[in-house]
Amino acid sequence: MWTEDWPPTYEEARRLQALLRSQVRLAPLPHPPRLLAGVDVSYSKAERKIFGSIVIMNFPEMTVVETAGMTGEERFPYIPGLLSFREAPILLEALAKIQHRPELILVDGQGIAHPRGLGLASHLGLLSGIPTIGCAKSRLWGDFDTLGDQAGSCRPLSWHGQQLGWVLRSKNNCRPLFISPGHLVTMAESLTIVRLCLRKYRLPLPLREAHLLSNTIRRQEISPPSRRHR
DNA sequence: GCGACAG
DNA sequence: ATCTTGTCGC
Repeated sequence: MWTEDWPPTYEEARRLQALLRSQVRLAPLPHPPRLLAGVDVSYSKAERKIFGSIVIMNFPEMTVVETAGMTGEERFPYIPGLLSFREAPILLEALAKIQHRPELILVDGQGIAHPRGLGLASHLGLLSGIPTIGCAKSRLWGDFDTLGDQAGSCRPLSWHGQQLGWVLRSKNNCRPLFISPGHLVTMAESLTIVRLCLRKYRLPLPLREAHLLSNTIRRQEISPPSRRHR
């Protein structure tokens, strides 16, 4: 994957992020996407294993086209700001199992809304060469004004006057989503695409499906509670 | 030293 | 994120 001298030290990881951020490009999609992917990772605390998942869906119909899961060992701890070194490898392996080539990937984490401008979505975009959007369930970086309680309410997520993304109330009475472009998409497209992927749940469908899949994979592969069948 | 801190 | 069942509220 990322070859021999891996994992890197935390200092090396941060230096790599500072270097890679200059390669991130926020540019318009070449054309409206038809195939979109959602990716997520779950863990088994006891066995130190990680489960990556990817779900390919039609857009904007939002029907499942293909899915894949990948199991691996934990090789990097969770450290705020270094999530991609923990989750990107398993996600690239899951992506390699997919027959379809998604035109855009929705990622459970930040895009450029990151202390060094390189959240999981941006890093995965650079490594895969596929456009990515970060859609996190909580804030890592950036400021924003109080937003309304109604679904659809939205505010810019910024840092020192520079917009990094959006804070969007995707569902009434639910905590907002933190959306930011990852790579090869624009600020405006990031919000538009996520909105078009929303249905009756807090998370956009591709991410919800990927989340459910990674949990299913884990429960099916981990210490199967011995049961005598009859 | 204190608070913040994606998953 | 995980562990873990039911339960309260829109």
